[in-house]
Amino acid sequence: MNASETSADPAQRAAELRTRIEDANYRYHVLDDAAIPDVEYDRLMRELEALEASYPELLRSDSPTRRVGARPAEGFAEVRHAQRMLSLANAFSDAEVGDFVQRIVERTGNAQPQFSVEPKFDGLAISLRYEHGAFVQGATRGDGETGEDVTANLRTIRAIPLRLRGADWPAVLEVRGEVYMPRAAFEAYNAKARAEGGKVLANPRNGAAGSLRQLDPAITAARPLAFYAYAPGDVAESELPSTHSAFMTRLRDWGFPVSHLVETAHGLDGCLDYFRRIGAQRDALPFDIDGVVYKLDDLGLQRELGFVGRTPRWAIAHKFPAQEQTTRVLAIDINIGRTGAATPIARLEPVQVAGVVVTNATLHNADQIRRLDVRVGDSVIVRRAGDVIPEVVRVMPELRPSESSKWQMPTHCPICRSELVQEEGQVVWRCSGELICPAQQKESIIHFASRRAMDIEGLGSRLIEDLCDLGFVASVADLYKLSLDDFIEMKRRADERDGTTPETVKAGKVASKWAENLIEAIDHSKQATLERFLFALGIEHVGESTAKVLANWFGTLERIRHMPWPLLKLLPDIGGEVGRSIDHFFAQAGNQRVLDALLEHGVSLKDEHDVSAKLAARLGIENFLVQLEIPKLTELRAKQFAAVGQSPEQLAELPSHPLISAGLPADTVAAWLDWHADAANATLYQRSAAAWNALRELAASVSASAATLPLEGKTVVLTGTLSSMSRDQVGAKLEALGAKVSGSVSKKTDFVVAGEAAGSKLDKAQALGVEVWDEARLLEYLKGQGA
DNA sequence: ATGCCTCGAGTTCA
DNA sequence: CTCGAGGCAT
Repeated sequence: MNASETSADPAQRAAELRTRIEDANYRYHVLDDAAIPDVEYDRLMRELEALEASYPELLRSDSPTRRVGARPAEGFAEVRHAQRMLSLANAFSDAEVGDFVQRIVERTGNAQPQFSVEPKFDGLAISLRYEHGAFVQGATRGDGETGEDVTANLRTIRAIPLRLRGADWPAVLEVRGEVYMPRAAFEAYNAKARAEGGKVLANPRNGAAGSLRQLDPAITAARPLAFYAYAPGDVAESELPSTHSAFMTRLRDWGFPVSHLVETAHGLDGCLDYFRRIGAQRDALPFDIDGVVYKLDDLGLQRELGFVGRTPRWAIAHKFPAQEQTTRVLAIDINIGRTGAATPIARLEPVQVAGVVVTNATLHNADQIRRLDVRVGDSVIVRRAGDVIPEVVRVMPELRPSESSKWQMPTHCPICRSELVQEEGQVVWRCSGELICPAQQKESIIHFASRRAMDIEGLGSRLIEDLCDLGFVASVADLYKLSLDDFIEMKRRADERDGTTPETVKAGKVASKWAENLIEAIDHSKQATLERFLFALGIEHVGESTAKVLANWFGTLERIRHMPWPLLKLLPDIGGEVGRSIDHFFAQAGNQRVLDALLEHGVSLKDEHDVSAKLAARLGIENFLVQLEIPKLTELRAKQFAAVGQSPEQLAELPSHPLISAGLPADTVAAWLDWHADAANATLYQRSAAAWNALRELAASVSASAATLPLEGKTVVLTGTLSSMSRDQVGAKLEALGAKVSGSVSKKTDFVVAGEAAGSKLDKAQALGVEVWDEARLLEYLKGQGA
């Protein structure tokens, strides 16, 4: 230590050191100035620490040495934001930005509105609260209303001032901004972690988010995080200047880092020009961005324009197109799905695309490959569609190796060697092995056990694969035969096969606990709802929605499994194709045996019910099913055939046919009679008798229709993440009120419930002018309905 | 026949 | 999330 620097008074010296350290932070983070060298900075810190250690009375909570504090006892406390944290609407094209600007021009009457424009940082949004110039609390966005208190972690970020500079700040100041990890720091951190065998971070954004959620601030302190401020939070209106850009200047004066890329722009042209300039620099920037943000500069006008749902009308994020990368196709494999669909998959040389390493990309189908002319060995451009699923955009033919040949769909299933066939007029190729193909068996069992079907916890794809490969199960019914010992034996053999250390033998207790849990989960799944069970069966074309239709309209498994397709076809959303597929499934003796076995092993449906009056009306039961018994129908068929010859087409022409006058579509009647004419359907015809009789009996006791529900006839779409309930739970509640919950937005949608991080569906709703409810509105409504 | 609107199925990665 | 295709109104 240099004697000339050493002040005689320790208190004075401590203050001096703090000022120098804070200045160094300010100059480095806010002014982008070459600050003092690291060694010098470290020396100052050590000196201050030593001083504070010898004179504890000098300690202050806002000292730079106190950035790393104690860890919170458990988890993070919740923080209610004094002012809601916004999320922005997204624009992906110039036209969408044009619409946005146009709306503002119309509402404000200003032809060239001024915008404050800035890069959109790819990090984590946070809110910082200062009282009397001191940093008191910081929180994540959370759902916008309530976030997590990460004050201790934020204190460790040197770019965040612990005390404001100057003196003209408001008594209470909340500032919004983005915590991010600079690319260089991210690389350096990972290089070090790799060298030391530590955990590497996936990408700068995950790095920032993960670091802030560390319970131990010491860990956060070791992560190279930075911060940019970009908006006011809870600040008295009287304390704000008249424009956003003026506020940004003030933030910088108070000691907050504000990006130097922030500018003002005029009108649409100014915004788009800024977008292109930033786009051109994007790769050269020291941090990741995913677009730019335009904010109407006049704060008074901002207040006037207000919000639509949870997004402001006065700001929008203009996103860059999904990031693209080039890589090489190592191989094109075929994957066999649950229904036998053969999907080609490109195995790629690992490449970073928009932050994650991509090694596989779907090629969808043979047509797609032909269109793109993808060949093994090709260099291709890969992008993440909607920033999630990787896809091959195009081939770079100039980089194609000299001897390459067009890719051809294999003729046989890679798993069971059965022939691959393409149905007339369809794009997909399918493995013809059906029930004997191990790939299809596995996939259908995986589907059966999956969360949205029978929800057997712990029974995932890995485990099912082993169970199948080692011969413990071949059908879903076998799952219910498995014993504790089976699981342990299976695990032992799997370990043996893989040559892995049989940890489970060492720890026999662990293995048996694991197996017990599985048995328990399988047992638990025996109590299923009819709709989930039907969905779990994996009938082609029968997804969750169609399963629900079947369950609601027919009410019992017994009826459904014996229902002939002309009757299935009468239900909404079930046409010829789907009806035939259901019929085909139940017509196969193997499937009926599996069903019987499942029931025998104790699978039972807890919500079987009698069909509603609606069903009776739909089927016209009173009109004709009651009157027409099966022998009568046969007799009728014979008569009609005799009357009009053998052609069902001609039969369909007859408007006077009793079935037609009973309200059935003519082609249904024709199909029904035609179906009966086929001797191969005789067995099914016999079985269907049970269903007919049940329906007929029911028709006799049809009562008045149920009271109408508040949301009857309304179509609702859910999107984004809701904080208080899962989307499924919300869906169930809305359905209980009579609403139909659909997956896609259209003009017919009555309203969209948008949670946090809502994506394209919200955009579409806004584009179509569909009503949008935020979570608060939804909860209020549900409360009002007593749900 | 045509053009929505939906649903089903397949897929990626941490 | 996206694509293909079934259902249904026009």
